[in-house]
Amino acid sequence: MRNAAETREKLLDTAIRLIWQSNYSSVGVNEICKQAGVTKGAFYHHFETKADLYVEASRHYWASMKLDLDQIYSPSYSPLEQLDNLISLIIEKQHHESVDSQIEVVGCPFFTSAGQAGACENKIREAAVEMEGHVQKYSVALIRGLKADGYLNGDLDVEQVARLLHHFVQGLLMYGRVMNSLDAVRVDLRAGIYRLVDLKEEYRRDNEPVSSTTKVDAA
Amino acid sequence: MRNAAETREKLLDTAIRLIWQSNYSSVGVNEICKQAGVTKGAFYHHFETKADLYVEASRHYWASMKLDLDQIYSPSYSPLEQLDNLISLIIEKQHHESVDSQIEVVGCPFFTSAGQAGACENKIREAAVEMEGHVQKYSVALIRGLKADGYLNGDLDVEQVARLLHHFVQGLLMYGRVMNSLDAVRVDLRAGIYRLVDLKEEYRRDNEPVSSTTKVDAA
DNA sequence: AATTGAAAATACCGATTGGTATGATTATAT
DNA sequence: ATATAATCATACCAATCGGTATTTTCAATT
Repeated sequence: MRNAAETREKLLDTAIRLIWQSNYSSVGVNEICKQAGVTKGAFYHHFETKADLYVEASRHYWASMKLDLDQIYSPSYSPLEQLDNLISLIIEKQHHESVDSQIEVVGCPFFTSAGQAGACENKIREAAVEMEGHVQKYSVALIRGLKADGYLNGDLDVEQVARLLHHFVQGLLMYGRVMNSLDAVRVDLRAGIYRLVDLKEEYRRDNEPVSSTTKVDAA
Repeated sequence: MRNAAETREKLLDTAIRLIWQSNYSSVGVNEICKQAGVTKGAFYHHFETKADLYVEASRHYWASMKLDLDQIYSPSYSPLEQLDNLISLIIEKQHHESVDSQIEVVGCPFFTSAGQAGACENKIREAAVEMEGHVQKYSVALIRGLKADGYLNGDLDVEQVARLLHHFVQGLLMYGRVMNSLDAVRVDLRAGIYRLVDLKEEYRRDNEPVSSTTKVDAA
């Protein structure tokens, strides 16, 4: 093919996919190359080390996630709609990323990998810090909007609540992955967010009914 | 030494320590043996596979954690004191487990490892599910107590809030590890828990002042 | 004191790890 | 068309991976 950009992107995409499925340390360079249909020579032409690939992959992933976030946080939505959009996106993303796998929930591998990085693997940690910085901005804007439009009880430290949301979602997704149940995520996601931001009661919605694997028709 | 029980425990302890420092997939049997001062023959005499060691190590760790939890949840404490004890324990555990390492926060490796387990490593996932079941009981009891004694606003699904707490704490610890900052955990831990359980305002406490690494004396 | 089985040590296995060195191939600029 | 540099392929490296087979050592039972 001899298309450098294409080869590079194929490596990034494949790496992301494989790391989603397991984790940074257990997916090898050899397998990434094999699955990407690329030889090791090409790999080490584009990336100095495996860790460098990981860092670039995290940025590559963020770039695509940014598109989604800019959509759901569009000013054409009210803050409340934005919140709903966020909840939908989280669920939908998990559903989408887990295709062709027996894993229902994948979580965010860039945080979980960083959360297990040894002391020496600083590049992996820093990649997560970088992404966290991006995400935080979006969350702050959302909560600021909710607050300004009077959707929230009490007063709050906007930056802090944004962090709390992030912690909760990360933990929930990890739980969902451990339980291998997207429904487990659905059941707790909305409730947790509502309590953390302290959304006024009248604006709270129930969950969409969970999708039992075998659809039970109303008799 | 020729003391089977001692050898076994040394392997378990060492495995836990090493897995705390990095993660399941990147710590090898060889290194566990070396650090434990035991040969591979001994290892595979006591454990069939590396995964089996992991499962037993998680139970071993839970046994010690159960002692702590039974302490802090002693009926001699009011539910509010129990909550404070829990917060202290979480911080203190992180501080304790991270000695002699440049890692300030270690999180709970049994959840984070399970949160990255590939589809085939079911034993690792199930170990986390098992531990989660234990923890959940304690959290439910705590929240039930808080509710019964009128510390909480509104009504709530006790089991659900217990889960929400767990998600939040796991996510927060992961965040703390990524940021390599125990203070980051301190700052958000109490606030998040308060919001999730919706503790009445009059019972809320501020954080203890964060310990800046270089103590700044008041001029 | 002899026997026996558990505990542990040693050496080894094929497979895989991240990474490198060197050649071949190809696109592009001149 | 030819030079040149980017792109990729092949073969290889020492080290480590999880695991096994075999032998040695020790402690308890008889």
